[in-house]
This record gives sequence, structure tokens and C-alpha cells, in this order.
Amino acid sequence: MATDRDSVLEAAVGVLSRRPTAHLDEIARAAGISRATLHRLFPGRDALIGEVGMLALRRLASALDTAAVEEGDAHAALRRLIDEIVPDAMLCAYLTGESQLYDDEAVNDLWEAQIARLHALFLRGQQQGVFRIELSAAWLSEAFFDLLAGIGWAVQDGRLAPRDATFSLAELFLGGALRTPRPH
Amino acid sequence: MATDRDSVLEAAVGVLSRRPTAHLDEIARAAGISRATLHRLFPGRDALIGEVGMLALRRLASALDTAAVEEGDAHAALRRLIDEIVPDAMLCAYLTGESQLYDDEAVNDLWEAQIARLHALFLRGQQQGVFRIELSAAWLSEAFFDLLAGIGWAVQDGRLAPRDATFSLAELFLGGALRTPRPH
DNA sequence: TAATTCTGAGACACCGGTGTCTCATTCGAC
DNA sequence: GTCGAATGAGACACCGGTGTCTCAGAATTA
Repeated sequence: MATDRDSVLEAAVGVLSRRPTAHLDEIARAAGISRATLHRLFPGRDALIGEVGMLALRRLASALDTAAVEEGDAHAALRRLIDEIVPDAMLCAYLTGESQLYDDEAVNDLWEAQIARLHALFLRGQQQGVFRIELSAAWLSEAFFDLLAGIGWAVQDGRLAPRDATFSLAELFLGGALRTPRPH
Repeated sequence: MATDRDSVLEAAVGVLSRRPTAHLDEIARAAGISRATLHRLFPGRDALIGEVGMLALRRLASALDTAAVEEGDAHAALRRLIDEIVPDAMLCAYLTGESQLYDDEAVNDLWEAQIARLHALFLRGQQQGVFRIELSAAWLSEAFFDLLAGIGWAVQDGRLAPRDATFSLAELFLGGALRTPRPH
């Protein structure tokens, strides 16, 4: 049973990612609590969805912090980021897929801040000569997130083994992003 | 004003892709018709969404046909496919993103048939030695679609110039998928 | 011009999800 | 063991979207 807020939010993601229009009853059941308690924790559907977005963004920000993406070689930094973020790939997938989150101002601000950090990482990598300059840093950022979301889906749906997730993402993306491919 | 069904469906994608829960009023307005006429063309919301999915799948199947993905060198076939499908990237993005479509049996069957063709293309490419075998054909198929959807979003939101779309998709994906990267 | 068909605007009831409340029960603290 | 807080189950009304219908006006055709 999930009593604390974050546990409920994780359960909510599990349901909402598959069916964004799922009823609150279903979400409450997935979290192992009643609809009344769910409503006590989050006053309304919008609040719940917004909190889910904020949770995902906190995880993303945390991964960016832990990976120290602002420091050192951009290639190594990106590999550190992949290691950190892949476990939360599904959360990021929900983040990109749920367009309703774009209405939430707090979510939007934090989202753009994190995207900016990712964008800066690719820009720095291009200046360092490790990332290709034919592809814009904006597109690299977006593509990275698209593949990260894809990893999340593939793992959740059982199409990809969890232990292959990091490798599959890193190899495919870096192969296309690095200026000198596959210098393992 | 969009009188024929396909025009309405295209307008519907434009709205539904951004807000999957958009009201029928909004969709009708986007198509330039009244809600009454919309309901005459498609009896209900589910029917409309299902038809949108079928339209997207028809386009995808058509692109796979025109590109003749079953014939010749897998690398060249994939490049032909990219050229054909990029204009309908947004349609494919909606196809992958709208989980509600998975409930529609007709959509599901056609979807899996096209995915199978894509999967076979990558498998053939791996056997031909042009695609990497460290990455599963299933993951290559999924990743290709993820990036295709990303292209659709980036172009629609103005983050990527339409004329860069094909290049950006091909270069990034092929860089990661090809066994010998960038033999232009 | 006249007739037919199609469309748009509006009104209306139905329905399902949500928000809110109550109350019995259970869990935890002291 | 007792008290207080929290939870679950249920009931209820509200609300918005949808499905349906009607009718007037416009477009097309004869």
C-alpha cells in the first residue's frame, strides 16, 4: 500500500502512461488506496497530474545533477547521464507524452530549465568537437529524449530487456550523435 | 472548408495530437465544419479517432509500398522509406502516442502488419551486414518510429526546419544503426 | 425559377466522472 | 486499554461532453 505521496505518484504514472484518461478510481486502486484518500493527497485530477509531472522533473533534475552534465568531457557526461536517467525512462516518457502538462506553469518552467541544461550539454559537446555539428543541438536534445522515452516504453511493455536498456540507448544515440562514431 | 472525410481527419490530427482530449466542437471548428456535420461523417468520438488511426496507417503502408522496403539493399530501402514517410511524420507521431488506438482491433491488426514489415527490413539489413547486430531489430524498429515521431513534433512546433527533417532523421538514426557509419 | 439535398446553429436530455460529504472502522500513539 | 487521527466505503449532487433532434438557410441540380 502506498501511503506517501511519491509512491502514489509512481503508481499513477503506471496507469496514466498507458491510459491518460484513466479514472481516478483506477489510479486509486493501482496505488492501493481509496479514492477518498487519493483526493485528500491531491485535490483534484489536475493537481495529481501536475504533481506527477513535477516528480518526473525532480528525477530528471536529480539525474542531471548526479551526472554532473555541466562538467568535463561532453561524451563522458552524456554517458553518465544515460546511466542515471534510464531507470526513470518511463517517467520521462510520460513527461514528453502528456501534453496536458504543458498547461501547468510550474511544470513548464522546470521543464524548460532542464531542457536548457541538456541543450547546453550538446552545444558544449559540439564546441569540444565530440558531437556532430551537422545536427543542431536542439534536435540532438529532442532526439535524445525521444529515444529515452522509447526505451521506457520498450522496457515497460517487455519488448526490451531492462539490462539492455542503457546499452541500446547509448549505442544507438551516440552512434548518430558522435562525430567519431563508436570510439568505445 | 473540408468536406471530404480525409480532410476532416487531417484537421482532427492537428488538434488531437496537441490535445487528445479536445472537444468535438474544437475539432469541428478546426475542420471548418459544424459539429452536426462532423457527427454525420463520423458517428461518435471513438469512430473519429479510429478513422484517424486508419488514415495514418494507410499513409504508412503506402510509404512502405512506394519505398519498396522489401527489395534491394536494406540501407537504400530505409533511405527511400525516410523520404516517403517524413511528410507524414506527424500522423505517425499521433499513431504511436495515442494509446487509445490500441483498443481498436482493426487499427491494431494493420499496425502490427506494418511494424512487421519494418522489423523485417531491419532483420534483412542485419543479415546483409549493413545494420548493427548488437542492437535488436525490434529496438531498431521502435527507435526509428520514436525518432520519426520526434521529427514530426519538432517540425510542427517550429523547432526544426521542414527542409532539415529528412536529413536530421536519416543522419542521426543511420549513424547509430549502420554497421559502418556514414558511408555516404 | 423550383425542388432537392446538404449544412449550420441551437436546444435538449442523457451519461459518466468528479468533487464533496458522512460515518463506521482501523491503525497508531500514549 | 483508551483516545485521536486517518482511512475506506458509500452516497449524492454537480458539471461538462456527447448524442440526438429540429428547423432555417444555403448550395446544387433540374
